[in-house]
Amino acid sequence: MSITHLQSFVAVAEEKHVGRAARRLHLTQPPLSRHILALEDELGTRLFERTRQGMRLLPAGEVFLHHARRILAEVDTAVLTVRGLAPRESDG
Amino acid sequence: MSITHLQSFVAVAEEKHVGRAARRLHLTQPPLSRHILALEDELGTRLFERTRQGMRLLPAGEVFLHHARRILAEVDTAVLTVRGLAPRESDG
DNA sequence: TGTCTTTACGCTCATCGTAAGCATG
DNA sequence: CATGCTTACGATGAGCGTAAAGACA
Repeated sequence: MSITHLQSFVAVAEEKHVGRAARRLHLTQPPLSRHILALEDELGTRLFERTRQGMRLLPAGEVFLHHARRILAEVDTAVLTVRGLAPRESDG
Repeated sequence: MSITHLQSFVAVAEEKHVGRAARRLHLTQPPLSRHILALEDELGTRLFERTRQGMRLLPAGEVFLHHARRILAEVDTAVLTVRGLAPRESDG
């Protein structure tokens, strides 16, 4: 599992469509699809239902979405916080 | 930034020593050292002070340690939670 | 010289993108 | 056919480990 996988998952969950999510992430469909499959494999359960129009979250996916968003938000916070403490290069 | 980097950072912070942390992570020193350097580079600030005995956390590192532990804990929780919802293979 | 961390470097494995395959209406 | 996800496959890039190189007392 990687942060990239989580970002991919959230994008697909929001777009409900691998192709659109891929464009949003500046990626092509296949790697993004593989991210989702790898995640499902690692978690031991399906996160999406594959429909005619695209991808719809299953209950396990909904649960995981909350966690994923929270993790990504904390990663953001961590980076911004520490960057806020960083001495700028121009300060020496 | 990756989850692996966070795990490496926490291990080094706890062991205060790249060599020991590397053994704990079943890794050799160089890649682990590179993880820390990459993290410092990405965050734009030093996280450790290099001392004669090893590595000591700087203030920015202490702050980041809290965040890192929290993120890793949430990742764990996310995985366990969703795995708990997973239909087991033996259940069909 | 001894103890650590870091850099160099070759190799392996992971991951990307193009192209082809599969499923559905 | 049209649309959308997945698998195949060659090529690039990230990451490991061994070995060598700083840094410091």
